[in-house]
Amino acid sequence: MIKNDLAELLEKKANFNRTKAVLMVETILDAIKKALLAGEKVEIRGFGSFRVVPKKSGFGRDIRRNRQIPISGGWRVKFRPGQDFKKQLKQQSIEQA
Amino acid sequence: MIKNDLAELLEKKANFNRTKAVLMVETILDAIKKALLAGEKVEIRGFGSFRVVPKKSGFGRDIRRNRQIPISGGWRVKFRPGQDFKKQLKQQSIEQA
DNA sequence: CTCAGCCAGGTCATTCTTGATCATCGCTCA
DNA sequence: TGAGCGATGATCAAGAATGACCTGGCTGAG
Repeated sequence: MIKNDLAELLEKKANFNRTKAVLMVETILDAIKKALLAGEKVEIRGFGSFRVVPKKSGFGRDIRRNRQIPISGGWRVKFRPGQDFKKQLKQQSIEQA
Repeated sequence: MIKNDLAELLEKKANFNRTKAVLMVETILDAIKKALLAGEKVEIRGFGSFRVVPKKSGFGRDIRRNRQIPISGGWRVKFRPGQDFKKQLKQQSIEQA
């Protein structure tokens, strides 16, 4: 699924032009992005929650050079699916196991 | 940031009632959720991508009973921030380090 | 107000992380 | 719509970190 698919959904839900629908999608995603960049936690019941956690991880490795690479540090964005979401994911596993 | 915050954003972007704006947010998030449940990958350029990967994890542990608990397995939802997103996250780390 | 989500805590396996590169595909300009 | 552009994915390696299990209470979303 890509941005256009989401835009199509909005077209069906409301009377938007494709252009405007895309704008809506971008608005929401950008808003979420900005909130996360602000260090805020984004929590939507029934969907999931995004959390920004400090990256404590230490080392990576460059295979070709066979050298260790210090991880610059920064923030990590964790997405955690909601209860309902997780429940449905388990059903998926049953179907596709 | 919660659902209402996103709704406010949409109110400012278009001429929605709060109710309708909330519906838009839910529509998009639900669409993403459904796509993921369908096993689809959601990839939005400039934002990030969601991918559903099979969970191979094996054991958890109940501290109180001190017993091992077999993890049922299932699917895991991975969110990966886009390049731009990650770049900005690094700047955040500089500011808050 | 009500119910979902988070936290903590222990432990261990899975996973993520970095980096570089090619091929692919999302996205945008015409 | 079509073609081109630039971002994204997979990978290899190794080590460090997190997730998942449960429970119960508190906080916060709705």
